Amino acid sequence: MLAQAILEGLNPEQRAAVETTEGPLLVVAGAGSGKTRVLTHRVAYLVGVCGIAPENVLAVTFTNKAAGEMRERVRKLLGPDADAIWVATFHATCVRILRREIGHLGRSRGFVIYDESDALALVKEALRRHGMDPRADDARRLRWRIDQWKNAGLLPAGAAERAADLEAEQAAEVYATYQRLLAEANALDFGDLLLLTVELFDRFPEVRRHYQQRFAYVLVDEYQDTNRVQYRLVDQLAGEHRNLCVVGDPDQSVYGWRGADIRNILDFERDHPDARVVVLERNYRSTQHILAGAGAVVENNPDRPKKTMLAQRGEGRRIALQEFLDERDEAQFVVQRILEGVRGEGRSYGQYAVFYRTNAQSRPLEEELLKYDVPYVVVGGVRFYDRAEVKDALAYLRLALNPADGMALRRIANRPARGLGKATLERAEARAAERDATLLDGLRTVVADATGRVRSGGEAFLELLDGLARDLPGLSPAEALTTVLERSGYLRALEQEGTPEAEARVENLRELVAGAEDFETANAGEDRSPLELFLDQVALVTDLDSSDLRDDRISLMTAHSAKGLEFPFVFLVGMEEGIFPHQASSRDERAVEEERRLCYVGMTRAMEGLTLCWARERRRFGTRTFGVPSRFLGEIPESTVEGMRPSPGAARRAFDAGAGRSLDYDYDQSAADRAGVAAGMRVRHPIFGPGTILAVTGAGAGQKLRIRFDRAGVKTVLVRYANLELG
DNA sequence: GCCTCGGACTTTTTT
DNA sequence: AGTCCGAGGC
Repeated sequence: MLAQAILEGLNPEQRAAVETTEGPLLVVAGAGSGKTRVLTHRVAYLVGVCGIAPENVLAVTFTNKAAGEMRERVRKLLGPDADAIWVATFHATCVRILRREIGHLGRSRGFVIYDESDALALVKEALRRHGMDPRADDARRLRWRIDQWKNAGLLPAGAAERAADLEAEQAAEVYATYQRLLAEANALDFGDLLLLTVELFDRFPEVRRHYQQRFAYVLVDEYQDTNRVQYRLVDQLAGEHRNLCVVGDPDQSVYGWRGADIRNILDFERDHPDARVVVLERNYRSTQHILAGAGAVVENNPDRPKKTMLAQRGEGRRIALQEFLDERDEAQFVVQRILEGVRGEGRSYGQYAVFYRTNAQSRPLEEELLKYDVPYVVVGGVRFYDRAEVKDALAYLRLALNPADGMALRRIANRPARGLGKATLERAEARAAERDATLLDGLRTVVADATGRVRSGGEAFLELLDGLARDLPGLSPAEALTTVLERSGYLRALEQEGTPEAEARVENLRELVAGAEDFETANAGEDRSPLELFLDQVALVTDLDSSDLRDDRISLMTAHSAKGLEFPFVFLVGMEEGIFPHQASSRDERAVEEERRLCYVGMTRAMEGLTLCWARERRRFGTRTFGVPSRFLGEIPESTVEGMRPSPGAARRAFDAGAGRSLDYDYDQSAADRAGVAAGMRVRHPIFGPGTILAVTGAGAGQKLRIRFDRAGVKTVLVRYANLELG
């Protein structure tokens, strides 16, 4: 009965993927092939038909949204039984394990999770401790490097071991300091959540065995996006029962920059010689032209395991390619088209989505949408929880639960202003360092020794903190927030400001409290308090997860954010060399391949209508730059495209012949066109040698190029004098 | 300690 | 064109 309900409506391959419960299984699930369906039905089948206890099943996803959706759908199939199944992101899974087990590693269970800005600030601090200049630029680069190390599974010792030169050795030393500072603050960054869990399982086999036995069935979604640490974690968790089902699509691997290793999925059969493989090639989402066009693009990647998606829907309309003068022109067209569809064809706004390569590209679209009063939502971008006032409020909560959290203390010591400025904090810092104590303890001694404003303001502040530490732990998240905002005088200070900005902040804080009220506290079997759970969730959640893609709004998002979603009508804007593929990727062939997969991901989100747009001119960094059509446009077969299209290899020929000519456009040639240069192109300078054009600015005699030279770094040169050779 | 100004830098993509 | 950060003045 239940078995029938669960297997009904699955095609033979999907059914095989659901019914093959024992042993390692790789499900190669092409775009739109019903991957989520397979995952949810498989979980339901395990519990509802095979009789596996819900707590013995672990399903790991990448986004909270995917986890939430999966839980929801499993619940529909299974009912309340579903609640005992662990369905969570990698990070949430690790937090849950670490909150229980981190004591084995000599760390406290009350750790906080540092976000990116906390982590960056801590890297700066680490640089300072090494007597190095904590320039924002260097700090960011090092932060990135540390993250890569963590993704690769390397602790400081491992990083030092592999250091090839003095510079890398130094970096590894700062990494070690960074880790020490994190430990002192009783904090973990994102990478630590995974890395420390793997370390825990490595060093404590009995702990590992406990979880291995518990999770008799492990499922992993988006396996093509796993990095080294995640690979090891999965390996550890599924190590005993080996009932491991991974689902993914090599063609949709788009997180290599974040340490994801596409080989994890490509080598699955090698790693598990007894693995069964199921390939889902039937696409239920897109019409034929769209699918064929997208497929042709991704086929340009070499070494790609052959996979051909079969459209199950009709031919549909062709892919539209559109050229524009600039980004405003482009935005106008997109909005007009959507308005026509809504007013003329009776469609809803929610049927439309616009994708772009970088978040900054949402701007002109938003302006145009606002002009016509069209409802829209920007997915991703600035997170709600990243707003200053929200972070301040949360910092109070964090500090109340974890007095060692130096970053939280630094954040709120003087917010609202109470006379505890930079100098006082520096003194506190010094005291803390010399007595090996927390920043808060350092501050206590400074305040005790002080007179005047620091003394009075400091004492009031310390009393406030002690009171919060005493009273908050028992409260609900919403009560705790309200208490903080009142007792600290934070809300009062904002209200007294009376500016529109301050009002907006007050509004955001209200929203935060309202969100906390809605926070689900159904946490049976959890050993975290509701407040702790709330803070964990806030640290791990993204806007992408909470944004409701409602039917009455257009969705704007990056191509990355679009992964896993589908829309009847999709616009991909900014299809220009240097933007998509992004200039940072255009030098490295592997990176271009990833961009190509990203393009494939974007295109395959479309069900019925797909329009790709490029603009000849675009404002970037506040100046106008000129562009040529993306190479990906030239890779879409003629037969799947309607109307105007740039000829294949337009970028190349524009380069050779002077841009514009070969494209046969009636367009007033700009200086950049005459020079035949555009962002993304390769040039040779008589002195600096070969390089890549980053941007073209200005016009006429004053026209300049910003070029990243392979050997000489980034320089700005005047076209008139530079004597550049192309190629 | 606080504020204002100027300059550098930004835009990859995110759990 | 914005934003962020540091220096310098009050």
